[in-house]
Amino acid sequence: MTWTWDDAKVVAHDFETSGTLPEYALQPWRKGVGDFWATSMSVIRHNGAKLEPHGSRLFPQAEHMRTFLEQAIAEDWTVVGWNIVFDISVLCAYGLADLCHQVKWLDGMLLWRHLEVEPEYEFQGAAHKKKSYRLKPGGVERWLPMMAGYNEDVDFHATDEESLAKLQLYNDKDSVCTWIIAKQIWHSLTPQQQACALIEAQSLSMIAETNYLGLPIDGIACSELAARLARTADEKLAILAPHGVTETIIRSPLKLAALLFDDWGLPVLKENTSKKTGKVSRSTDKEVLHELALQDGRCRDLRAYRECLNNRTKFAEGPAVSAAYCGDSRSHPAAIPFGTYSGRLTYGSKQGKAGTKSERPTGFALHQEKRDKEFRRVVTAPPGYTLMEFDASGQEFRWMAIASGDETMLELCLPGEDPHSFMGARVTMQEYHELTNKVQEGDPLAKDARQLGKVANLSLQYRTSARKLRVVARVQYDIPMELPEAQRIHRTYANTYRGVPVYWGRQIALTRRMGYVETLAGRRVQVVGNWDGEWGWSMGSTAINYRIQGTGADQKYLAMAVIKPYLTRIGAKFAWDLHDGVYLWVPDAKVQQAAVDIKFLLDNLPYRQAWGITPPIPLPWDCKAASTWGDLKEWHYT
DNA sequence: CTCCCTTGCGCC
DNA sequence: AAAGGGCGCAAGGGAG
Repeated sequence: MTWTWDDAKVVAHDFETSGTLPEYALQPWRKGVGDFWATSMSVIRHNGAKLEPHGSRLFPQAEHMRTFLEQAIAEDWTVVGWNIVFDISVLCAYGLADLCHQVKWLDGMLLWRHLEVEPEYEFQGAAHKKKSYRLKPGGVERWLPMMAGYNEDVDFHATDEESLAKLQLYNDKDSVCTWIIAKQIWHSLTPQQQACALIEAQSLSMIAETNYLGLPIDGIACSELAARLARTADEKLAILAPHGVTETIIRSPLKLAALLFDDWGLPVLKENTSKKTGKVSRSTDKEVLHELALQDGRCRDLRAYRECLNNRTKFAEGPAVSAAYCGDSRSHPAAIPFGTYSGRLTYGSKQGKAGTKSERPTGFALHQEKRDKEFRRVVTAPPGYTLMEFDASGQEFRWMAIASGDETMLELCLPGEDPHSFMGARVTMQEYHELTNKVQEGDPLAKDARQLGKVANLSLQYRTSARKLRVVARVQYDIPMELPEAQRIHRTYANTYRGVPVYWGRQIALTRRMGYVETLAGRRVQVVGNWDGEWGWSMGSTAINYRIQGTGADQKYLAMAVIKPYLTRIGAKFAWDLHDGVYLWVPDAKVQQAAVDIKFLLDNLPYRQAWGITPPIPLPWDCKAASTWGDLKEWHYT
């Protein structure tokens, strides 16, 4: 990276916004029908001596914004803001997305996260207070205490001249603070952290545009799904009602426990103890219901009934309700870059205070959407576009292979190998290549063996216990595993990938010494605290996990940055993210070519140039395409 | 009614 | 003693 902070070329930018209802101020997609607008725009430049407004104004129009963006591009400015994804989505609402993709952006809030993000530990009910990265109160008090307090007495929905003048002044002060704070933080970052922040910054305009555009929701698919789930729920209830089950009971863990353990007389298999109140409750979670179902078939129906009700609200009604609320038959889950401490994106689907009247259903739980076709079909591509997904094949397995240096893992990442069959063969004591052959022939027993290997590979990478493996196998995969077998698989894993437990120990020792963990790209998280205290285990897990998961996040930002110019050229758009997968809307006529070109770009990401390392194994991406999320099919390259 | 806590659970 | 990690959302329930 050759970018350096140049006072003359960094400008700060910020909007204040409003709407026909106060909450519409945060919903730029309502601009089209006149329910949202920018009340003031701030652009702050350094003139060599001091920071001053340059293009700040009340009620800015698209032409004013265009002038600003064109100058930013022509003069190679870097535009810095605080949570600037929002401000970019405002610009998108004014029809300026194409210019936004050409501007260099930077975000002070994200720089702060790079400087000192920390995990939030929770242990038996007690939790850290979540660190805030707000500009104020927060950043200003921390970095610019002499400026603190300017935010008193501001009316964001002002209409009279005096209040509007105040608002503009406030808007400019925000920008000034952002500029000064961002500069300080920038210079506190290591060169590697700076490089990561710059790569990530290149994705901000894509994230902003998709937040503005939203996801097209198929209302009919939603109602069909809701109806199907309602039917199944009714069927289950019909079976269970004679035994005293009602919807109120199934929705209440307390009431359900009374039914199961008092009325039906079933044994209590698991208890929850609140460390805050010390209260003990009898668990009714799906592990418990799975185990109880082995002695009382009604518990299988209970589990199915509860699942139906939950899924209907969350996945059938949720997308439809938000699309109706948003008014454009699109749902607007808000993508939040660096939303997790490990760097991955998170999504928010509500605005306003949760659980209160101010709560607004702007999106749905995109990251939790069930994998079944009939659920994922509710999300479609806009007319004229095809949905394409590119996902990093075996992402965490591959980064673990690289981070640990385990030779077996590394070999299994070479072309033609199948790690799950390999582990399945070890666990079932077969020969690896015999098993892969049988798997390819479709032999069901061989497939089961591979499945077992997959469970082991996916579950045991991060210090999962044999007990937990047993539960995962039984509840999630319906494999009737007992503890001795789980222990044997657990040992087999450690003997197969000997480098992995060594990596665990090495990471913990290194992190204890340094006080932080790094991804392979050099992005950091602070890990400080008492390693022998109640959070010690979690701190160790951060040391192990962050390097893998965080590197995956870096890889995704790098992927987005690399494909961005290509997407712009063919008129494709970033749609959403699922951690190891990037979802795109590609014009129908470009799909064929994009499948080839984008895969080539992704399979050849410039890791060395970007991060200074050369991965010792290939890091391939898989491609899928369809007109809805639920119908995605593997792309066949000829 | 709001606020806060707890339980349970979806995905990667 | 034992303990994968990372999230966000729905819902119940108690306090005030």
